[in-house]
Amino acid sequence: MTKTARKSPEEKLLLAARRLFCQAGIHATGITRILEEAGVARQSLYTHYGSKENLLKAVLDTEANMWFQWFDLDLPALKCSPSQRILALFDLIEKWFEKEDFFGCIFVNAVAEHEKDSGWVRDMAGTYRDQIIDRLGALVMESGARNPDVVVQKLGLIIEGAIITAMVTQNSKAAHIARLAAEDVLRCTEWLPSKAETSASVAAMESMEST
Amino acid sequence: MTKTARKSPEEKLLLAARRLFCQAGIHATGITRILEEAGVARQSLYTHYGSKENLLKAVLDTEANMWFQWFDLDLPALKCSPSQRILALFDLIEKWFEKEDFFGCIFVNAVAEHEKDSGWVRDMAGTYRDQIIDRLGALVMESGARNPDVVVQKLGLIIEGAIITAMVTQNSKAAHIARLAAEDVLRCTEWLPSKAETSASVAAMESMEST
DNA sequence: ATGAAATTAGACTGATCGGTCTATTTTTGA
DNA sequence: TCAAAAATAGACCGATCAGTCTAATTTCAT
Repeated sequence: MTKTARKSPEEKLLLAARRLFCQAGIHATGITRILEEAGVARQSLYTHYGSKENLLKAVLDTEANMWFQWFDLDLPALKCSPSQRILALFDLIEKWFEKEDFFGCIFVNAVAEHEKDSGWVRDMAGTYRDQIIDRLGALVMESGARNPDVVVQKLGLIIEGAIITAMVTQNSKAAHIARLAAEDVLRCTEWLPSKAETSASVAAMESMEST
Repeated sequence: MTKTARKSPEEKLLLAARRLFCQAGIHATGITRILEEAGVARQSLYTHYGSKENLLKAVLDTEANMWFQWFDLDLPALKCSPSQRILALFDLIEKWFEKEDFFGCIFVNAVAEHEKDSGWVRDMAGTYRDQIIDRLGALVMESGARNPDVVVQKLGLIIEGAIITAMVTQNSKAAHIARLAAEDVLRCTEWLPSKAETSASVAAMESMEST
């Protein structure tokens, strides 16, 4: 096996902050508690991140990168139709919900806790959200939906609903329900004739509901 | 016109707290700011509510009552089929989103900002959520769906997705998208033969998409 | 009109917060 | 091996927080 390289204070802080910010809230989590959780000295936080605010920004970056990896690496690696790739996203989300340290989405937490009219939190969350929706949009375009914009908005709404439902109920089955709802949306979607993919192929999905 | 009865300090505090808790976050909103916004003396908050925590509880109560009024008064007053009542809920939600002081759902804010494993916030939000879902479930049962539980979970997820999407994007059209997604779900739902309502009636809904 | 009750203004407290500073110990690379 | 860099422990600071207290003022029922 590879050498179990000890985690750097930088990484330990990032992991502790991500968990505590989600589990207990951002404002409710004091610097001191993050330091205890990370097992790191007070000064290390400020040499590496400069402020609690910058630490939060770093946490938001890592969460966004999780989504980017799903869309840019994990989903393209699947050998299946675009429609099935869309549905496979919900399986990735389910794995996320199943982690023992899942306590909701840090983006939702951050927006909920901060000023909603303006501010860097809103800007940052909006920017990353747009980038994620763009990737989802590319997937929907690829699938040949006739009204891709509406489909993307429906799916995005279902994904956000799944995240909130999983956070509130602490039950990962929200991802499965979300997948079922997404299948309903796709089943009601009209498709362009050009692509080989037909509405029949979407109807066929029903038989391959996973796990 | 009726006498414009001056608002009591109690009510002014409740309204100011609700807006500020949603607009800027609960922890981020100090007592002093609520008092300024309400135009009320510091002591009045403590004679009427006893603590910031109790004020938050009162705000959560009023938000829950909004939902109860929708389900217990507004929707039953509509002369239409249960399926159409379900869809009409999304119109009520849209009116909610359109209010200029809509900044998300205080329940989501509260859960997001507090400990997610335990605590009174989680308990209170869970209890009220169950009561709201129960009412939605009664509506779905009434409509004669073959698998009402799954339908309720799909619809609940779509509703929560709409709330988050509207909060993040500050756009009330999320309610309309949610309604379209809900129509897809209902269109894919199997119905009991006993009731007069048939899948044909659900298909007919398409032509009456409002606004 | 009047007295009790409600409301107000604002100083004040103890606790906690994010952040700084210093001195000591540990780690690391040549 | 040994000096430089990184990380540690923990005291400390000013600001802000929720909540208390007192005294003056307004409201309102009789």
